[in-house]
Amino acid sequence: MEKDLTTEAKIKEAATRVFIAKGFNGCSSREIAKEAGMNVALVNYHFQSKGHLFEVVVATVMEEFVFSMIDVFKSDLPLISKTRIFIEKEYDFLSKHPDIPGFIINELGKKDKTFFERINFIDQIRETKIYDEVHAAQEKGEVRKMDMTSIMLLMMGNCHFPFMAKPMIQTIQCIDDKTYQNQLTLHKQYVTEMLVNYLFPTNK
Amino acid sequence: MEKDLTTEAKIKEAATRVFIAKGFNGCSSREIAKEAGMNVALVNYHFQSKGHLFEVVVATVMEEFVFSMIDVFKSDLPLISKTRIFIEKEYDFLSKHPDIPGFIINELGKKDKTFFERINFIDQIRETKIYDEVHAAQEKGEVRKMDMTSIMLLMMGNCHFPFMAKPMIQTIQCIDDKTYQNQLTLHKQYVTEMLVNYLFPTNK
DNA sequence: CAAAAATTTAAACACTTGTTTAAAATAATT
DNA sequence: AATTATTTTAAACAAGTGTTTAAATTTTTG
Repeated sequence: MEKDLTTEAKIKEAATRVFIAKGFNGCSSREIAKEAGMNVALVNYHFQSKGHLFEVVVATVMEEFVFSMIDVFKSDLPLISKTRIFIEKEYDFLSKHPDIPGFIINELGKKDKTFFERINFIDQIRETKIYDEVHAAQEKGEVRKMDMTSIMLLMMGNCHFPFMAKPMIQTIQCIDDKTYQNQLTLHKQYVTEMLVNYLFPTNK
Repeated sequence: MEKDLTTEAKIKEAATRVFIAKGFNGCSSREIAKEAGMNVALVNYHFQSKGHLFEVVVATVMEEFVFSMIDVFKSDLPLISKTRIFIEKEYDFLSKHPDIPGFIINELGKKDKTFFERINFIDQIRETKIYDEVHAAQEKGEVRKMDMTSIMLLMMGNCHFPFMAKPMIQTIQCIDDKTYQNQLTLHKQYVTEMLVNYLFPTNK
């Protein structure tokens, strides 16, 4: 699996796995070290503390998390296509990293705000000019007039929630992993249709 | 605030607050005892262990959580009204208990499945015959034909996510609590319209 | 190749964890 | 009022926590 990685990279990889699976408080430095196959002291030698290692991990995960979004925002496509591709890419990404949205929302809800602001993904999104583009389209009547917050909630909620709520829904519906995965493929289509219809009322 | 509660009730109340705010691993038995204003040993005297106390708390929270849902499902109203009232009641409940959905989804995602099954809210939902009602309406063409899992994901995702993602959205959008709360009131309207339009295509 | 720097190790540090014990205080019963 | 049962307390327990230390090892440098 992992080949010629540096010690630092190995620790970071292991920490990412463990932190995402168990949360900051749900694991110990020793568990991370063991997962990386090394001594406990190395964790604090390369990263100064468990807390700092966590910040490094979160920053990297967040970057990965917004990377595909940013990519779609920057593309030279009409908003309706961006919407479709955004959903498609989100479901792709989340199929590979289903625990990331829950991890981000949970762990960051408990940390202070300065921690959040140290990770500058806000500017990254704003730099894509997606806000201006949406606003312009709203003025032209192509996009339903609603606050950007609501648009984000609709898009992210319908993309992320199905992955976050997997254990709960699986229990309620008594379905296995395979069935749920298939259901998600269907759901992606529903979500796309629903959101496109609602956000672009003049379309079709 | 709390008046003439029994020791047991005081501990359970304090534990509920602390568990929801910090999670099972994010707090200690001593913190719960302190929050309840009592000795540590009392926690284990009245509840056998931290783990057992947690189970009791989760069971109670879950009950509260599904109570209003169940109530709507059982009511003698057309499905479209049930949908509207469901959303209304969910936003009401979540405004008062914004941390509960995140708590349930997070903490239960980490526990084993037997733990989940010990809380029998699944049967409670099934007993309302809501599944049969939806299925019948689908046969009559009143409700869009899609799996119950997707309907649940759409309903819950659009109700719960805005509360779960509050810290994240607030940071991205740079808005305070009051503004976010107002935004949620607006968002509820959008969600209602979007879901009703999508789930009941023949309507209007 | 020898000296210096960087890395890795095992052991210990002080502290917190969940839980238990046995004595003290309170309440209930006879 | 005396005895029993219940509740509460402070103290202790072993195990685990994040972190540090100082020695051993490896790598880099001159």
